[in-house]
Amino acid sequence: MHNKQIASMLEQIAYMLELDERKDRFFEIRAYRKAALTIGTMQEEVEEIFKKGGISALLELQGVGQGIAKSIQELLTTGKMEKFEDLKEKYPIDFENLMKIPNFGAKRAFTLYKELGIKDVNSLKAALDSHKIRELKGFGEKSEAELAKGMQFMENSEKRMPLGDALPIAESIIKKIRGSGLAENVALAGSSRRWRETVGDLDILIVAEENPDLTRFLTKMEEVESVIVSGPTKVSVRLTAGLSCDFRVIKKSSFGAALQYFTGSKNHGVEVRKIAVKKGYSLNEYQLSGKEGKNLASETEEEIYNALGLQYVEPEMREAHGEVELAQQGKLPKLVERKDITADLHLHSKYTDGADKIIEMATHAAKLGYEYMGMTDHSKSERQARGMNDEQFAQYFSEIDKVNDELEGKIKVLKSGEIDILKDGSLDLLDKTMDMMDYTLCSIHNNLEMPKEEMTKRVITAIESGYVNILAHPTARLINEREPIAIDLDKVFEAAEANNVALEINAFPSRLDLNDENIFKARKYKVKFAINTDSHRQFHMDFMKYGIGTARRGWLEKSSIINTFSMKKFLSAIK
DNA sequence: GCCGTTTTCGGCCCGACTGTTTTCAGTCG
Repeated sequence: MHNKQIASMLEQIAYMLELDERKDRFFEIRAYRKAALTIGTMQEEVEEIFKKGGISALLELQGVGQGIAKSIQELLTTGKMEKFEDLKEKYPIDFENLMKIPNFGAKRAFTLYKELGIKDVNSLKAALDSHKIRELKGFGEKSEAELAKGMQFMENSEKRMPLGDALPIAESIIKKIRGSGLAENVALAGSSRRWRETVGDLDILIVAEENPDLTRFLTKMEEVESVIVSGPTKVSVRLTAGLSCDFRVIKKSSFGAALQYFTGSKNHGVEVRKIAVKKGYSLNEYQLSGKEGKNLASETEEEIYNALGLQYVEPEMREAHGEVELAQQGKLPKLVERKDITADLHLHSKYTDGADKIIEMATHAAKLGYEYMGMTDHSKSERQARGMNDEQFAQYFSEIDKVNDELEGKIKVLKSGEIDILKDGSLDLLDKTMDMMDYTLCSIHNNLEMPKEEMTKRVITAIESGYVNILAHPTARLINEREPIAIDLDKVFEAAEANNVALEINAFPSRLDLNDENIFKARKYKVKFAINTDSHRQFHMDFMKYGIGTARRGWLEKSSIINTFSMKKFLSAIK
């Protein structure tokens, strides 16, 4: 069972507990949500952790104590969780899907169930179509329309899975195939190799001799829900996780050609094959063929691109956005890489809504090889995160001083904060507090529904205050959960350039904000970027790779990213 | 239900906004 499924059950328990007659269960509900967040964002499979270390290993997970650990053990050993089943009997409602609708919670769902027998998305749709909902007490025309709009959004975002969910699944499948001894090499292709933010299906290439044992192995993996096609060189399955996966079995001699072909994108492939045709060659998933069908290149992608007179094109750039022409001219940008990153500048600790201490975050960041990092706990407007006031920030900074002493130079922790940009564009802390920071990181968290013009003005007012160094998650979107705010990004980019404000590329997998497209647009301006993880747990810092992938999709080079700078250069660059 | 340099019990999470109301319930961050 995958983490997402376990997390979803815990989340559903939280929703059902909200319906309990007892009103004193806030903290129990919160506990379930906390555990769900830990498990839902972990890359290592909880099932593996349990297999290796039993219940005591489960207890190590943040937010998992005796009760939840026992429930997970029960689930992994028997396939059922009693607490979940009991609640489900009482509330036979498809919370898993219904709760994906924005502004629709457990209580209104339960009312709809009691009054109209609505249990799932389909029955909700029918009730919306017949306008029954507006008749109910507590509902009206507006809430009915809002609900219909929300459902539309949910349906549109349903089809593709966020990369942050799909990639760990792909990686665990690839590991299994490697471990089977049936394959010489296994590689990820498709849009996940291009680091697209959402994934329609997984494409996995397997270098091996055709072998019925391999085909059997692929169709019998526990991740597989059903088999769509199954032959010696192609196996296609539906995964229990809710997406499909295509496997291709290929010869080692065709590895490069197959990887180039199945990585896509479709349009990039079309452009590359056009060049082949112009030269009198042809390119398919087996090889690049010359005039008499002679094999010119096939084993590696580099050989193929080079044989066509092209520079090697990084997978993230293969979107037919002009990269083929640049590759012909030898003018491709040198994209930023993970090893270029010197710091993570958006991190939370226990001081607000993070789970770890500053020293723990710092120790982990040092392990990742960073030279410096910045602690950015929330400002006071973020009540739910226990955001800090000016006085508390002063204390926070003296704690950071202490931590720096303890670290003995292993890594330097910079003082900062994630400061709310309020409704009128003012910032949530006093100037004197922000003056104590090494840099500031500012962002929008509430009043997300403002009209475009007003929102643009709000953000630009903040930018022009002179107190913003990094504008964090500029559009506030959540993949498949929340639309981006209405804002004129061109004007924001312009103001950011004029005021030396860096734009964040938030690497948290559900955010990826700015996204690839907006980064690509922002390149027109002489604006700097910062790739940050927005970590609330030590292990969230490993999400950096998603930010790097997104930045690379926006064609960014090291030179425009401030957290590739040495600390000295960073501090002078933000002045 | 979790957690602990406040350590095995007693804290932990509260204000803004929306739509429906006429004083509040639900949802969100």
